[in-house]
Amino acid sequence: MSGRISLHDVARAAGVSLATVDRVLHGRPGVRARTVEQVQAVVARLGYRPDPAAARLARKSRSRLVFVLPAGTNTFVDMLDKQVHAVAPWLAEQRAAAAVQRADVFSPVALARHLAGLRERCDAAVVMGLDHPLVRAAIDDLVAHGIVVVTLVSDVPSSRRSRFVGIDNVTAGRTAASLLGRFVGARTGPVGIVMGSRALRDHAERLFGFEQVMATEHAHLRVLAPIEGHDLSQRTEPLVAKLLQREPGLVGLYSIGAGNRGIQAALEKSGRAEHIVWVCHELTPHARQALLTGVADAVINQDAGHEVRSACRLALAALSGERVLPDQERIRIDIFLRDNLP
Amino acid sequence: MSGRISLHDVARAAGVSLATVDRVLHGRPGVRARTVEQVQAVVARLGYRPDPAAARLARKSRSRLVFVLPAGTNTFVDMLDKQVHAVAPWLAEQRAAAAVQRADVFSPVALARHLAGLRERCDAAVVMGLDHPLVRAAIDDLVAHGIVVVTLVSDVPSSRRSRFVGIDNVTAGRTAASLLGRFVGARTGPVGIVMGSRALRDHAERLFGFEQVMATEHAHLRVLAPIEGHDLSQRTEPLVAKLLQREPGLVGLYSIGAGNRGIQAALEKSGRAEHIVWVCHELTPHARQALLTGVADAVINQDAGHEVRSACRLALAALSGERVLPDQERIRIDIFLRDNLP
DNA sequence: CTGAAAGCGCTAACAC
DNA sequence: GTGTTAGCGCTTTCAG
Repeated sequence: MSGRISLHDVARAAGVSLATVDRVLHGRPGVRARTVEQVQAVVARLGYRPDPAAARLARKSRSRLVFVLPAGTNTFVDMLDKQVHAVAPWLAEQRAAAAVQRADVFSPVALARHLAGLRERCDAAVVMGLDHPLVRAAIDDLVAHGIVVVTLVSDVPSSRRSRFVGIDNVTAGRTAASLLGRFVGARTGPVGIVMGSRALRDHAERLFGFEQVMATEHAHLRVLAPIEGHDLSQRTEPLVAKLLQREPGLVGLYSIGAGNRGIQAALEKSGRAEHIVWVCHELTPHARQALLTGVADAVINQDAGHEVRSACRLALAALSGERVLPDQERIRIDIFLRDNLP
Repeated sequence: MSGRISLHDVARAAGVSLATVDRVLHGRPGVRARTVEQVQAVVARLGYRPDPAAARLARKSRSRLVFVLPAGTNTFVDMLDKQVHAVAPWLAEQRAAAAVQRADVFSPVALARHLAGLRERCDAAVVMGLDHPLVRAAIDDLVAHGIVVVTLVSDVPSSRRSRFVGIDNVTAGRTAASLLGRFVGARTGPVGIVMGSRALRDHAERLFGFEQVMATEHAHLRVLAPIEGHDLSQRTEPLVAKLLQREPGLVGLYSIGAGNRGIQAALEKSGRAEHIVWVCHELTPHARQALLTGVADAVINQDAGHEVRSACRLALAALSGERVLPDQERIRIDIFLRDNLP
């Protein structure tokens, strides 16, 4: 009986020892090319799948994961940071440990250098950063050194990273436009956009999706050129204040990135918060408050906890050749209104 | 070193053998009451946590899970059914197996009898059914016989079930009202409601949440008395057709349960689909189609895959005393508009 | 009532 | 290059 095929079965069928099969499976050196092929053939033929629990139990060393997150005072990033610490007990059970490092993500040079420093210091890196040739090269270099790289929140698609964990940002932008347009309703007027930077891939993608839907479905609303506030409240507040002054008929505002506290302040000080449909991202405590008071009309969210756990699972799976359930790892776009706050 | 405490450590500290500790941990008979207490004290003092991987590896027998789902032609239920089959490989790795049984969930007597038949035939039952004293008693009886019971989609809160897996249905109803109200915008007129049955707890809760928000936030819209269509398209279609005839000024429609194909047909045949904001539940292929063509304006969804996987994890965790991450098991309310369809 | 001992399927050190 | 072997932490017989 026993539908399951074990390492033992493979070893016997291939006429080699357990250790040799193990070496082949892990791509470790010290096996003749011919033997490698033979073993691989048997593995394929028998449909062997390693038992993750047994592997975990036998493994002595812990896998080291490093999360590289943006430095600075971004509430959402702090939430990610906290979630990394929160999974620690679970990771320990999986013979793994995670550390968080903060790096200047807005500078390609600094980020690339930071990544280079990770070589030999970890088994997997989870990186939230900008899509730039230097960064891409740094990621590819890590991968070439056998380090598993997972991108988080903002992808670097042309790199050799093994996975991306985050929402579909084009769709997120489309969703924002859809809600904003429908909430504005029959009124008409200009719509503003505030973003961190066009260099951030997630922001650029959201912008793209947003403009797409606005143009096709809410063409009567004039979309203004985006304002770039570098995700900092101190910078977004005066910019939005100026925008409000310049556009007295503003009916909607989409904030693509962070710096929402500044935007909220500007809206409130203008006394026009009620008449402007404001859609923003990430359900931070402030965004939640803004939703409750009616200043914000919808918040589009990605669940930091799910993202961190998913990144860990994917990194560990890549390290151990475990199976992943793609459905389970898809990060969904959450829409929050005042009435469905969790 | 070794921060982790093993069974071995507990056994030594308590001055007994591995087997005895194991018996105590699993509440198996054949241990003197005094010994039980001593061991439990040591377990508590040392903060011992069993290693789930090791347990899994050593276990010979498989845990049997049974899903009890409503009989009939409900697309969402079919999706749950499919998902149960989809987790089979994963369950096998966890030394478990799941079977699906369909029962007449609308009849308390039939459902209770069905549940009674599960005794001795499984280790855990995942039940989607109605909240009724008979059903509650049947669940409590299973629990008394050492079977883990998890409720799915619709809860039976006063029973001794170990967990509920599903969305917060009051919040779901509130969300529906919020979207419907905002989408209707400045227009005014009556709003209809179609539900399966008031006896279904999830439906009753959604209705409650919906009426709550409509009354407080969209008081200018008159909410009509709910129509009960027993979740069957054949029954909902004529009922909705009649409603449309009776209420020529209808501006919104909330369908709380299933039977959406009938509702869609009635809306389309009336030629007024464009002017009526329709919000429904569960992203089935038809609902998706309705969203794309604009007949439906929003779909509130619970992810069948997540629910099934969560139910499995919770049932297995309850069986083996494993830790659960509550955040990970919270089923979220998904909002789908045409522009964020996955 | 309690304990000793044989694995579960894999990894990793060490021997050949 | 390849094989042998000793565990990982738990469950489960089978003896006492």
